[in-house]
Formats: sequence, structure tokens, C-alpha cells
Amino acid sequence: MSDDIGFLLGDAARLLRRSFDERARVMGVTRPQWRVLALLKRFDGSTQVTVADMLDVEPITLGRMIDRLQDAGLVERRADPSDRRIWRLHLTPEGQQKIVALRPTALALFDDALAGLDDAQRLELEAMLNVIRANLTRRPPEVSHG
Amino acid sequence: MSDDIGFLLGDAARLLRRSFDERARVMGVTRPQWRVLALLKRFDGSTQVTVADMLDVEPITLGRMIDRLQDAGLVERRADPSDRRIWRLHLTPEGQQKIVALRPTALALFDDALAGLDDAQRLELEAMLNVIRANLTRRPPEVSHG
DNA sequence: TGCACATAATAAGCATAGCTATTATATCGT
DNA sequence: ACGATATAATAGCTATGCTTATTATGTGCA
Repeated sequence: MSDDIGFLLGDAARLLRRSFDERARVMGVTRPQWRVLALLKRFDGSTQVTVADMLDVEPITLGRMIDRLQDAGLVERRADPSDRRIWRLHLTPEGQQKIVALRPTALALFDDALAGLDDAQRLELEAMLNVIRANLTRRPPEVSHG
Repeated sequence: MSDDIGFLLGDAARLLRRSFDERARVMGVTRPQWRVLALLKRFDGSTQVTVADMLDVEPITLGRMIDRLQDAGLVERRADPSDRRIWRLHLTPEGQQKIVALRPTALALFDDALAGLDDAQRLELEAMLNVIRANLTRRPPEVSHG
């Protein structure tokens, strides 16, 4: 039974990604790219390592996404004056427009995905997914678990 | 708010995949590969299109996974005598051993992932994920294939 | 000053996963 | 018999995401 939930989780996430990509393709952005844009809107000027950490992906994964976002003219890398190892990431005006334009698309998708679940269920689902994420997130293991 | 759930779903699924891969790497199998093996154990002799449909991935995606599973000696393609377009997929003895050996790994992972959720919550989660999957699936599944 | 170590980013290689297009084969309709 | 259409599988391209390794730079210490 537990393994059914594992399967289901992967299925639901893959279907969600696919649906988002289908709808967002005309706008030239994927779901992970949108996540990067959304984060940069809130934390403009972050470094790649910082953004990778917030998205919980490896720095190299984020770096390649930035490559494409930069090619697409949505994000730009600026050198840090005090640390030459660092790239500071900034949304371009086009990037800012893109994320605004994508918001209705994303809301519609999530609405469709969660159709049939009432508010209480959505809260419950959110809480449980948070538990699962916490269970699986790599942290310095301070407490032993059973 | 709804978009938080969308993010969470993707996060949880990615973390689950990563955790599985970490634990299963010593056995040389990824989570999607394991799903293929599990399906073939139940439906030996299926065609690629059939398996792709059951996993809800594109035929080309499944075809490439079969390439690797065949290279690894876990699956073999056999020609269909009555339709030369078709490959029939069969587990090798090694493939059958592999899936048996992986079961404890998978159960332990799902146990860790769902730690802190009681049985009622797990049932509720399973039900909600089924709803989401149905909402997003192009052709709603009548029978769950796990 | 110089060496050890840490950190930021990238490189190389693999696996999953989608899209469009193509090839080979089956089947259906005339 | 033949042409149109459908189906099974594959090829090429792109994008995410991981691991391991490498390069460049910064920091701490003796």
C-alpha cells in the first residue's frame, strides 16, 4: 500500500509538470524555469548557489537553467565586485514580464489539478506534502529516527 | 496558495526519486527502471506501447529505458511472430532477481518518506493523489495498475 | 608570504522525459 | 491489387537533474 503512494506521488508530479509545460510552451518557459524566475522576482541579485539551495537542486543544474534563461534574455548574470567567483542573478525586464504573464496559466493549471478537493482537503494535502518533503530533505542528521 | 501545493508536489516527487536513486544505485537500477521491471513481472510479454501506456509515458521514453534495461541484461525484446512491428518484452532471470532484491529498499524508502503520517492520513493522501492524477491524465485510468 | 582548505561555478557523462519527424509494417476501403 | 490510413518503434533535439571531477577564487593559519 505504501508503495502505491510512492508511485502516485511520482505520477502526479510528472503529470503536473507535463500539463504545465503543455500550456506554457507557447510562452517559451518550462515549469522549473518559471520557478527560477519567481524566486528571482523575490530575491533579485541572488547567487547561483543560493538559488540552487532554495530550489533544492544541485548548483550545476541551476547553472544550466540560467544558461538557457540568459540565452532567452530573461535573466542576466552580473559580476560581483567583491568576489570574482560569484555571479549575481537579475531578472531582465523581459523576465519580469514573463513571470507576470505566466501567473494566470499556473493558477488555471493548479485549479484543474486540484478539482474535486475542497479547501480542507487542500490544506491537509499541503500539510502532508510538507511532512514528506521534510522527511526526504537532506539535512545534517542531528536527531536519530526510527 | 494552490501554487504552493503545485510546488510541493514537484518537490516531494523529486526528493522521492532522488532518495530512491541514492539507495538503489548500488543495485544499478533507477526508480523508473524499477517500475518497468515491476510491470513486466505482472504483465510479461507486453509490447512497448502497452507498457508505455500503463506507465503514462511516451513510447519513445519507454523505448530508451528498454534499451538500457536490455544492455543491463534485465529485459529482453522478442519478435512477435504475427506482427513484425512489435517487440514483446520479457524479464530475464536477472531482471526477476533484481526486482525481488529491490523490494525491501523501496519499502524502507516509502516508510521513511511517510514517517509521521498515520494510516488514516495515508489513505487520505492516496485518495487525493488519485484525484489529482485523474484530473491530469489524458485518458482516465479505469483500473489502477500501481 | 605561502600552504591548506573552503567555496562558486563549470565540465563531462548518464538517465528520464517530452516533442516532432521518420521508417516499417498492418489494415482498411475501394 | 492498390492507395490511404493507422500503428509500433525509433531518431534527433531539447530540458531537467544527478554524480564526479576540475578550475578559479577566497579565507584561515602558521
